[in-house]
Amino acid sequence: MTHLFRAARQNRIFQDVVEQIQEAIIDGQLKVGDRLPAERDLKEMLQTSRSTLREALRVLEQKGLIEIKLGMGGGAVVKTVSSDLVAESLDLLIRSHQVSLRHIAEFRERVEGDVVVLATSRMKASDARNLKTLLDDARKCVDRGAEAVSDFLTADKNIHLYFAKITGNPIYISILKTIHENIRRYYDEFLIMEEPEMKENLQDLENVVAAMESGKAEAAGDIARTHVRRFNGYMEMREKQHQT
Amino acid sequence: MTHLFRAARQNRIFQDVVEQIQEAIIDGQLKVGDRLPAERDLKEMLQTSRSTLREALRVLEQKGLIEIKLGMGGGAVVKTVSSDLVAESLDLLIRSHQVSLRHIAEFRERVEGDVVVLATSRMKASDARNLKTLLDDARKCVDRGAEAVSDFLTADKNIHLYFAKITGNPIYISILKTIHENIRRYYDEFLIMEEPEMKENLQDLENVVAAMESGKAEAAGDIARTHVRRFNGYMEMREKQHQT
DNA sequence: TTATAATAAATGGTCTGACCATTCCGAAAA
DNA sequence: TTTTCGGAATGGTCAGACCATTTATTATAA
Repeated sequence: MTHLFRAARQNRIFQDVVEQIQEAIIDGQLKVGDRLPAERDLKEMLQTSRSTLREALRVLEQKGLIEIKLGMGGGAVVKTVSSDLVAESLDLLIRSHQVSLRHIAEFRERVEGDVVVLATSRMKASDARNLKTLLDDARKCVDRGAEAVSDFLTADKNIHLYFAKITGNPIYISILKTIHENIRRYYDEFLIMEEPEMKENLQDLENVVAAMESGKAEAAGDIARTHVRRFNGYMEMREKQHQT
Repeated sequence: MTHLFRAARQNRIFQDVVEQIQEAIIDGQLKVGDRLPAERDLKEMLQTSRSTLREALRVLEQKGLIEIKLGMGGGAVVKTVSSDLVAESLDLLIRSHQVSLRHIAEFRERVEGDVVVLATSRMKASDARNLKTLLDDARKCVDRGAEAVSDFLTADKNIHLYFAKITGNPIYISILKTIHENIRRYYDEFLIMEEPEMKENLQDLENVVAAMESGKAEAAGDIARTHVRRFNGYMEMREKQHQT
């Protein structure tokens, strides 16, 4: 640990500290779960002041690279980088009106189609079984009627995320996770969904899985795209009603 | 339930400051270009210390919400929220998840296809003209032969990014930007490209643009996908040669 | 002996006040 | 008029102190 860091330089010292620690994490010199030295020790290694070091730690924390805990035995611990930061920054874009719901919808429609096409060629028997289970969960929600809309949406999300998981491509996994995290909070405001819509959506998902099982990748993708487009339609309808 | 509440860490004052300023920006009370009071004044308003305030400013700066300039007449200025942060966090994800080149390639192939399909339906006459210019740039590189490979790659990238721009969807713009930023660093190591390959790629791009101009969206998308797949092929070939 | 309470120690969070570095602007000098 | 220089505003850094939280240890009581 002693030789991990060199003395800080540059105009903005805290930035240099950020870079050093970030590189150490990305290069694997610091692994997930590793604990950084206490601030009072770290500032000595870096030959800087505690406040400067703390500004650097704030940046690293915001980047999602470390997590800081209080009290004895606490300190900065290297975190697993997750898609949370992507989700948060996307959320910022949305809320500052740089990205509209329509942009997300348009993107999602195509990505979900691509994911399903890819997943079809990589689906294993165990995946088919797991999808059956997830479909059952969704069906139970539909049976419970309109009061279970929220649970149905969660089930729907889980199915979509499972498609991404089947692809085995972490990019698709984190992007789909990000999308679903961000659209979820608009459901209450913009989404109309009663029993007929739930049934319609469930049918879509069953059709997608059926097509995937019989290896019809493009067909499955088309159904998935239609499914998402219909879903987006519910939101847009509500949006228009809102404007009148 | 997960989305209803956030962690209640009231004990961190700087976080409260971050939230206050962030809300002011998102709500429009602080507009782009507005300058925040000097740290020594702001700390009085917020009834906090300068170091705590500065930690909050570091977070806001990292979030891309403000920009801080030095010297007299400097200070924190509210910035336009851009997709840069999404790109940066995606970049972090890619680099720390150790996403393989193949994952990126697979994702890119489909995204570029989607982008071209979308762009076809939204292309204006001015876009067609600009694409011609960009194609000309690429053609000049090809004429200069193998020594201009690096410039050709830049021209190629500019064309792809322009496709994203035509879609008008900031998500596609930032994602494509991120991908191209990230694959560029593999070029030197893995890419084989001589004059024949450059010509082949240029021909691809010309075919894509031609199909776009005649409104054949799906055809254009297919060509784009093939183009990217061929490109990835060059890299994989080299990767295999490396392993032997 | 065991359970509980008090205590100590480690660590992050906050505060104060000082000084340094950069930038801009205006006044003085050429 | 142009150049130079100095002062003022502002962010960047520093040192040292104290507070708050958490954990481990020890003392005390059941």
